[in-house]
Amino acid sequence: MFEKYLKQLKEKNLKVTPQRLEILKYLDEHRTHPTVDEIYQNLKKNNPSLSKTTVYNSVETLDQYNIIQSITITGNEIRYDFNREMHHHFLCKTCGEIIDIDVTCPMQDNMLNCKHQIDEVHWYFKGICKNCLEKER
Amino acid sequence: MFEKYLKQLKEKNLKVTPQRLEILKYLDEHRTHPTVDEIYQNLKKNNPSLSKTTVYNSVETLDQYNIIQSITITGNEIRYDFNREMHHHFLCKTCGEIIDIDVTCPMQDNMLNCKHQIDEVHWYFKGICKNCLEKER
DNA sequence: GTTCCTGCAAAAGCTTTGCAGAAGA
DNA sequence: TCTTCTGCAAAGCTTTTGCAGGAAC
Repeated sequence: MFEKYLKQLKEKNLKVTPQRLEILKYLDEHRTHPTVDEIYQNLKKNNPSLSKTTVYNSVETLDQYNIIQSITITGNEIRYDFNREMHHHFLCKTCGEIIDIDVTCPMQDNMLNCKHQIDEVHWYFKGICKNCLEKER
Repeated sequence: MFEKYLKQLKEKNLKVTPQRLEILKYLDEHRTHPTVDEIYQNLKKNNPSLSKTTVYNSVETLDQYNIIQSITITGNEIRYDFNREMHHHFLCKTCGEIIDIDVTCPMQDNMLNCKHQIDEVHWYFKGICKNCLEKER
């Protein structure tokens, strides 16, 4: 049940704790880009002693080690996403939902030659999602 | 002196106020992606009665009308940029600086066909900037 | 004159910090 | 045993809200 997450933690030499396993499982099973508070409120149900600080600490570490990724598209909160294949995010300015977008682009020479060491690439798209567009009509 | 900004406001049918003109001028002359507080602290010097709420209100409006753009790369604060020409941003995780990156990519068919109305495209790159890379050596 | 904007004060919300005790390896 | 992690309480910051007065047109 937790083997997959356990393996990811061990690969990065991170200590395996029940809290980290639960957070990873939650993010893996809820691809809704939850905030720290959403993760916390849900995991607290089965583990009342869980602290929000632990959720903050854990997602920060998991993000640093590229097991999950942080999404800052909205600006006033950080959302998290279980990391997987290259995909990007679309924010609907009408309903606020964050939708996954699958789109790739070959890395350009002028970017590779910019001399900075690029570790992460995030693409954010903003606009109106197809559901909200339909409702407008 | 302010003609350029005055024109931008009038084009969008926004009221022309001294505060908005000063904010636009500040962002135009300081391409360092400042936060609301940085804008506020600097403009307050010549206009002590300026309110931070006004800066918040103004940048929100200017962003809505696409006169400036908001940058949410860091997650725990919103930064603003006068430049709306296609360019993107690189966050150095070592020194925290946000650097402009010029890189283009042809829009892909699968993105154009995704049925959502895409109004904005933001690319965020994260890593270590060339200055910090040199210091590491 | 009407509409929109500014500024103040207060509140709300997300995140960080410091530290003692607990748990993992 | 040593190191790292968790959880609590408090504080720190950024942002939002409500509203009265004022400025723009």
